[in-house]
Amino acid sequence: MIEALKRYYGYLFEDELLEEIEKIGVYREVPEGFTLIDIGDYIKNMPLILSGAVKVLREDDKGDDLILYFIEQGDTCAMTITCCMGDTKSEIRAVAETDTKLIMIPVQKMQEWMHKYKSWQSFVLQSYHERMKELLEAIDTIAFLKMDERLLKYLRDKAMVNRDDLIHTTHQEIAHDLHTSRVVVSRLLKKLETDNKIKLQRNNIKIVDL
Amino acid sequence: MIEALKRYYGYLFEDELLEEIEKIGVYREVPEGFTLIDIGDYIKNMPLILSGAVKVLREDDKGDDLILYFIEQGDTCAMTITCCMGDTKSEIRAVAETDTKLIMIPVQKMQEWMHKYKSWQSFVLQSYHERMKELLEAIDTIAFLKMDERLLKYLRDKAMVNRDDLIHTTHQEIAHDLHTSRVVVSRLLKKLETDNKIKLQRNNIKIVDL
DNA sequence: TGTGTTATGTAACATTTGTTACACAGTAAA
DNA sequence: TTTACTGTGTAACAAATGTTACATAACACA
Repeated sequence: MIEALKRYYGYLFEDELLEEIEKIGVYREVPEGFTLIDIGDYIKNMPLILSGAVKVLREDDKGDDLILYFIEQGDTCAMTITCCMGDTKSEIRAVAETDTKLIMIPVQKMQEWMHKYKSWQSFVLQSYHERMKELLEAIDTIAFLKMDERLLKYLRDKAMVNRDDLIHTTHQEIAHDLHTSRVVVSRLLKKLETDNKIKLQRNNIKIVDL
Repeated sequence: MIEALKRYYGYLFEDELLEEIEKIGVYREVPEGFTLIDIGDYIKNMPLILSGAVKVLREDDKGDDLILYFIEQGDTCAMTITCCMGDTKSEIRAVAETDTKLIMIPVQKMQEWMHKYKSWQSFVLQSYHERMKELLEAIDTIAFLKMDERLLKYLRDKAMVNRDDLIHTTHQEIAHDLHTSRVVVSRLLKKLETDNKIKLQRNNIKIVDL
């Protein structure tokens, strides 16, 4: 038994299902920055995250990104469920935020288990629920917050999933994720530093006021 | 058999389920402007829309609204499923856009049918999928479009669900739905009129270029 | 050590959106 | 008709965000 599987999913699934997952699922490790799912991909597998974190992005018609949310261990990507069910293309991009370990479950099994295991059905529905809430939170963030607040929230979320208040990134990277320009990010970061919320160094941002 | 039930859901559900829906569901008519679900409500029923349209709104911390999308006949509100499952409060507000006819299904039945009828399970999952896509489209609109484009899209969507290119509303109403100010709406509407996309009269907006 | 590359800081300006204030038009009811 | 109310138009200004341009700092490595 993969130890992490037991740890993060053991309380959700009965032993029989855990064994099936281990037997049938494909274990995989991907490095930071790896694109797990891209927009337009047909999804044949559903990922269960064992460790690490993944950021989920939406793309505009010019090919520029916007972050929706991060997912972590114990999570799955409800979007993939959606796509598997409907046999449609992915609407989102999923990129490893850190080095990430996961188990891939083939679609057919996913469907089969919906009927076979009540705990799996609950998990899938629960995942939908969680993701729906995440999407609503993303909407709140985009629609109701100003850019400086969005930036701070982004940094805090990033610190959270990385379990490190020293964030390794560039202003350009942040600008991509927030769908704005590098200059705007630099300007607001400077303001946050002046307000003693963060400390800036090249390639690094330290969150002071977490 | 309620005629509309057969018409909009007949191709989805087997006869046995349709009969159960008719026997157990509560038929209801609500007038335009009626709040079907409010934020914080505990949901005990899931609505199936037979005719009319409903607008789904999100609220900011000051109590101001933002429209997410419209739903129509043949649709249900996936948010309610979410809430029923998790026994949590509603995250959204649902207001009748026009006079609306619907059937309310009690939560218990909803759960029961998930196991009993495959077509119901598919419908619920399909609804999740649809709503997820609507939420993503809402995000695209809010994040990627400028206010004038959002306004035009809003007017077109409204004309669509009302099946009428003459929209009966006020600038203030629109401002609420788009989470901006009346002055901004008036300004942009004037611009759209100048560009021959719409015609303005008091309490009415005629869409020219649909 | 010098050189090219990437990252950051910042000014100056443009555009978009939000706010305040007020005039006036259309409607309903006294 | 007068009056009060609601809805619309618009100016003037404020704030937020986006863009262009350029200087300099930090680093990578030949």
